[in-house]
Amino acid sequence: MGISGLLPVLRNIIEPRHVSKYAGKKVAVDTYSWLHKGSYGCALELCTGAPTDKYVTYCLDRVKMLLHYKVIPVMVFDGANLPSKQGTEVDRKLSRLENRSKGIQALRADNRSAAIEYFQRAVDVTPAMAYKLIKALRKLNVECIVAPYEADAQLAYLNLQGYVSAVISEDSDIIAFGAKAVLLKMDKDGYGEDTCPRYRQKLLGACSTMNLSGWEPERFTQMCIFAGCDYLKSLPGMGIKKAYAAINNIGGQRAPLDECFVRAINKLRLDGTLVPSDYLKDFERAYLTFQFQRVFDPEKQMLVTLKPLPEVRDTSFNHLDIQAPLLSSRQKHPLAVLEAHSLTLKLASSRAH
DNA sequence: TGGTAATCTTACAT
DNA sequence: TCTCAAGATTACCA
Repeated sequence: MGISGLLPVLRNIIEPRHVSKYAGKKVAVDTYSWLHKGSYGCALELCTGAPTDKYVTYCLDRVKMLLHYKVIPVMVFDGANLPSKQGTEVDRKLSRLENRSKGIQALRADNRSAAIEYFQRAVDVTPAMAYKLIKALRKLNVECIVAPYEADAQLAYLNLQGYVSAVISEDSDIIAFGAKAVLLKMDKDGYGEDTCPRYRQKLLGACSTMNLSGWEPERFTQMCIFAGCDYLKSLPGMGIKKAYAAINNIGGQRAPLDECFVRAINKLRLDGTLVPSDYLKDFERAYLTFQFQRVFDPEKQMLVTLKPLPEVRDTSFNHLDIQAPLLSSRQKHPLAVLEAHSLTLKLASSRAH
């Protein structure tokens, strides 16, 4: 889903770019999107259980294209699901099952083209498929990294640490996570859209309605959450523009739930926006997920957080005792919030290797 | 009219 | 043992 309305707003500052710009450098790939695209060409086989490796071939062709241009791919895979996202996945799973059974019916009625159409709506990328690709990639000596949780956070970390020069992705979430150089919508020939050229600075001149000059990255992330993201549905009537306006009126504080932020929420409520009672708590959890999600550091060979954790005594979090009862005094450390909603690290760790 | 919400089309590859 | 759709177009609302 990504961030609602973000890419159209950024369109003015996105430039066409060929991947050969990164020749001689490492580039991280959001592999799921490639697997997903590659699945469409073999939807019938995947849904009927017939053997196929077309999706592997699809991904390998793209990897070979990168290698042709001397770009060194680092293939990143999703790991465990974040429990906070499980709500929507149930609906999607039901929809896929429904389309699959319709496809089987069409197949029995000898309507092959209709069956394929249904199956294309039913295809699902499974960990088994990802593993099959990983084995093929290892034969080519291509580096693979399985994220503890979401690939987006992992990709952003690799980019922020300088482990890779850019990220190839289809998802605007990667920008909210803070990645510095992103090549969006790259086609099979290596052409894509680059958000690298100092998008925050250029945005101020490119778009008269949104001026992000002087914005801390944290505030940009907050705007993205406000506009509606995978972790938190936006308030009714709230889109990217109103999110910008709401955040822009807040002072330059870094903390998600400082007094200024709470005041902005209260103002929205006074203006007639329906703000659920636990919106602040949910907003904070979304913010912490963007900032401190667990990722794997390939150099240290250990799990770390995307951004360094603030000190427990950081005064910017002190107000949480009052504004967000979610945090008990024993759980004041931001990470405690995430851990409470996460699967066991044991699982994440075993998947990272 | 601007902005948001809902709906439709494409994706792959031959 | 089986992971995420996204962009463009149109419709609706204050």
